[in-house]
Amino acid sequence: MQIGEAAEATGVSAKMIRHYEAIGLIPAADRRQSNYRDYGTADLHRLGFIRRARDLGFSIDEIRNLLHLWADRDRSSRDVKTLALAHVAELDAKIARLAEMRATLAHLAHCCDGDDRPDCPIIESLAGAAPLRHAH
Amino acid sequence: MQIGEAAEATGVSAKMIRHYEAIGLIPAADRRQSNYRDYGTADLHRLGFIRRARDLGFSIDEIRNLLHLWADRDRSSRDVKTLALAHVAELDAKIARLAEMRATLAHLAHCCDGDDRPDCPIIESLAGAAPLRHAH
DNA sequence: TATGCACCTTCCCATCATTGGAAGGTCAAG
DNA sequence: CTTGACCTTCCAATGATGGGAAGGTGCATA
Repeated sequence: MQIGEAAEATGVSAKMIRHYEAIGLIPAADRRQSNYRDYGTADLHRLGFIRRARDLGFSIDEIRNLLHLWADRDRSSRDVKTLALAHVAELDAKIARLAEMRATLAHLAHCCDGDDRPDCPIIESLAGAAPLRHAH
Repeated sequence: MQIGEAAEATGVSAKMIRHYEAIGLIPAADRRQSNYRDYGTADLHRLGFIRRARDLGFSIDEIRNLLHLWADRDRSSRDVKTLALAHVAELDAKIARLAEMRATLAHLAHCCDGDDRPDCPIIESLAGAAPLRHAH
């Protein structure tokens, strides 16, 4: 199976497959005589694993760890859970930051008439006329 | 006021102030004889505006628009509100994506015993044994 | 067989906002 | 006059991905 088919099958673009190989996330693919990369079912499995991990927002380094844990039949589920919960915490932190921005901005927008007149609490707040505040 | 003091006063790093100048977000600063950049209160104001906008997650291009709107005394508050609400929508989209990742992963972690045994639904899910699913 | 087309290869560059660092100039205090 | 803190410009890296150029490969069809 050449790289385009592998990309199609796994949802990882050919570009990214080559990239993952370049950074050592996946082993160098076998090559045909033509120098084309050649993928087997084990490779597809690994790429699918990576795609699903990326869909969950894991970074490349976290995925590297997950791949090691996957390959290690003797790992404890505790190790995996620890990694997963750490990532949940990262996600929570990101969500909290975005939610705070969202709340502040929505509050400002709510206070803005949004009509033809120039007076606008959003701009005023950005201009520093008053501290950024939002309802808690 | 030289760049370090301006950075200190506005919470925008000296690196970023130079960068904002390079990309035309702010006008080129005045120079002293020493070729050091020299900032006045209007500049500090603008940098503070930019920092607050960035704290709300606005992109550089959005900030460029906001600066124009700020400078335009005849703008309608509608224009500002439109921009702000568009950004609220972007934030909501990001939050929704992260929240879905979070829910899926938290569900998997919840189903994982996290003990010494190797059996782990998190890894199994990533490995594609079962479709990623989470409680709605 | 030749030609065309779809695919592959490597390599370089761009994104976005930010940081780091090197090499060198300026300024004030000791 | 030296030291150290500041400034200058320029180049490079981050993380994950995409775009594209220049050239090789494989297969079907005129």
